[in-house]
Amino acid sequence: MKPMKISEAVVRRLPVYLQVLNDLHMRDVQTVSSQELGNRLDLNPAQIRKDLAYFGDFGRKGIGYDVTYLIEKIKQILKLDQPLNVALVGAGNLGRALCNYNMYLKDNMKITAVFDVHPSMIGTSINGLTVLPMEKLAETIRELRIRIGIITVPAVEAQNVADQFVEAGVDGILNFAPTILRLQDQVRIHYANFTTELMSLAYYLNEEEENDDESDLD
Amino acid sequence: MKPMKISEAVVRRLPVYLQVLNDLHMRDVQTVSSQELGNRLDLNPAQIRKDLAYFGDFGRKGIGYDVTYLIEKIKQILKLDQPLNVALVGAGNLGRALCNYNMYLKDNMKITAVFDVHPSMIGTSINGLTVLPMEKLAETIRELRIRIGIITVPAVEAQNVADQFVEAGVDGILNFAPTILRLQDQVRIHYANFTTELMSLAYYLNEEEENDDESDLD
DNA sequence: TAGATTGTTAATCGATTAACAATC
DNA sequence: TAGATTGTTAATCGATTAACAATC
Repeated sequence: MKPMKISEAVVRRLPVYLQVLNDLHMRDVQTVSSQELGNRLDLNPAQIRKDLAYFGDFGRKGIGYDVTYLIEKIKQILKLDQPLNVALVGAGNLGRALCNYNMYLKDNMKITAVFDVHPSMIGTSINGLTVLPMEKLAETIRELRIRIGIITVPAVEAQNVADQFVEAGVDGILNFAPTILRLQDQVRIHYANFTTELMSLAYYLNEEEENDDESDLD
Repeated sequence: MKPMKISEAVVRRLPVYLQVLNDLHMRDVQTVSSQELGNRLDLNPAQIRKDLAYFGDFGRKGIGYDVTYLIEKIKQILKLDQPLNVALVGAGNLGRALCNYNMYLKDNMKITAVFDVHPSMIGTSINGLTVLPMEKLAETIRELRIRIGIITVPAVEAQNVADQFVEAGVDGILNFAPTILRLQDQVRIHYANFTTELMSLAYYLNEEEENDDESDLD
């Protein structure tokens, strides 16, 4: 393995490639070219070839990429060929939705523990998992070798939960709360914020509206 | 207004700035420097100044940025100073979670209509909204001047829902389903995919694991 | 004033795209 | 073979960062 530093942009595209490849696989497509992948994803074929070439020679000149093989390879790169246990704190609406999403996570990723602070929540069952009290967090994370923590609590509690996750030895956090977390650098944080996403989408819409403004008909 | 093209990276950072600024505002902080914002967000201060300067001279030399004023300005840029109506299709777990999230959306963005295909869902109430049948989609979107559609249906139905949204005149889509949509270019699509996010996070975790393996230096 | 900090230009860095030899 | 398509190098494009005059 070359010790090359892969840019974040490349890493973020890999799961998207996987998504399309899984779709092609379902349709019994055997082989796909970078051209075809580029069409589907609105990406430059050269970029796709380059992204993949960082990790190995997965294609065949004159032929393209074998769909099944490439799926396997990308899964290896993302280490989805081994189980990845995930914990979630915050069994509210969003938390429960993500737990039930588990079906999609056939890729060895699995939410294996759910926690909440509210006594009324504790002991209830979500998609086969029993909601545990926060006191059990550290212990459970160690026992189940959980490596990623998902935060679906209100903004004010997010930092506190993140600290507890780090303390318990998690090394990645996916934060759905609208808060910027302050943590040691060695813990990787990804943000998944609905509001942020909508806001940037709104920016583009409203550019269009400026065109409409003049023709005020009623 | 200069007709300058703003890069997507810049636009995506604006809501994040807003998030920090709102937090500072809550804490009664009057003024903030690009330095301070950079600290909080792990961004280069020059980048923040440059981002903001695309849209106007919001700061004061020697002083910094007035928090309240900058919040107002960024909201204007994102056009959050006017109401933005949003529709959601798919009143499952995730859809309901997002509807209830509405509290966070004090920024003039609001889910104002919810739809579902399942007869058992139709007529039920979510956060004050009555779930409507798909037949009502086009009509409702026009009447309420809805500009953004959120998709929270299973993967296989996503393309169909997207087509209906576009047909009804929506000009932006936020897709939570794990599917790449094919639409006309004039409609802007953002993806918010839980699984994709987890996968890219997983990539980085596992790099760390490889580092732990070898404790030898030369 | 003196120190701080912006807005902006110039320098650097990195990512995307084009082009093409290798080869299936 | 002839056409197709990769992997990769070189060219281009764009984004980030450094530096500093302007000025509060």
